[in-house]
Amino acid sequence: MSQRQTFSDRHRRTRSDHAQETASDYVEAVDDIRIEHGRCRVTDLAKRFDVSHVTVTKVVARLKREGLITSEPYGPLELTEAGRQLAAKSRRTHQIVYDFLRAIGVSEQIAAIDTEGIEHHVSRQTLECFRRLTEELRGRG
Amino acid sequence: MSQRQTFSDRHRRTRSDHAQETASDYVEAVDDIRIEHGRCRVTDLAKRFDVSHVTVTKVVARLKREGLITSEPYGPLELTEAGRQLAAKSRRTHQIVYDFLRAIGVSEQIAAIDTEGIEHHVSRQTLECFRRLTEELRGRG
DNA sequence: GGCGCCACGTAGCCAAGGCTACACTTTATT
DNA sequence: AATAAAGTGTAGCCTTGGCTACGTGGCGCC
Repeated sequence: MSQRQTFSDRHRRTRSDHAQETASDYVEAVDDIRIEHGRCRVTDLAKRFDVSHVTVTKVVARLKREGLITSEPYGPLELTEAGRQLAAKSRRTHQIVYDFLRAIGVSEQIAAIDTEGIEHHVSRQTLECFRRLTEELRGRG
Repeated sequence: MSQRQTFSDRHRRTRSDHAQETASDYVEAVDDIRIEHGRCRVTDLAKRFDVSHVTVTKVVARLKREGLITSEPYGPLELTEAGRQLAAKSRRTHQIVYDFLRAIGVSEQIAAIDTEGIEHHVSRQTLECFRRLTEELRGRG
């Protein structure tokens, strides 16, 4: 195996899948907003992500095609079973990363920001290391 | 400050700037390849990132517009001063993140992959926490 | 010199995720 | 009920970063 091929492998995994990240962010937000407000509308997502409602409509259209979200015209957004599962998984990952950053001394605000960026890029193994270390550091006080 | 606005701030910073990530990856790669091979050509980048040479040409064209890279037709790619600085900064960040992941127990291969994904999303503060903890963990053996 | 191969450039296509402008539906207010 | 306001949809445009297909430049090897 050449060194060059190794590089390719790494980059292939990191550069792609932005669509998947967006999907995770969206279903997690839909879930959040439904818990907070009882229902989630396009505008709620537009406010949360600070984009136009048109952008939300487009992304939601894709997520409908992919079977994560359902909705009727002018109606609130609902998660499918697959959507709920993805949301739950995203939430768990998010929490582990956030708790970890806080445990190693990152401030609340910065941890919130960095978690958003990092959460989509940690493998299962790294996530497990994060969790273990979080407990360890908490144990030490 | 409303909770909603806080969410917007976070997401604005995390979702955008993929172009900036690409820029960092490219200048770092150009620097690497120049060190390894003496010069960097379009094809070298295409191999490293496992994309077509056309994609590289397009991205490089953008980076030229942005003043990070220069080259003459059919000639090798050169970094501008700004390009070299960005490459150096990217390399430092990359190293800190990689060393950190290794220090907390992530395997070489997984650390290499996750570093690629994480490095563009860690703030200065988090990076400093990473570095401190890396030293601490190494000190403990 | 000519041939072939590799590198590079260009044209033209695609999806994702941004936007504005405008039309329509739903809901709230008077 | 009528009107205003808020929410949603649609059309059409942009940039980034993917691609294939095809034409051109540069260089080594007969």
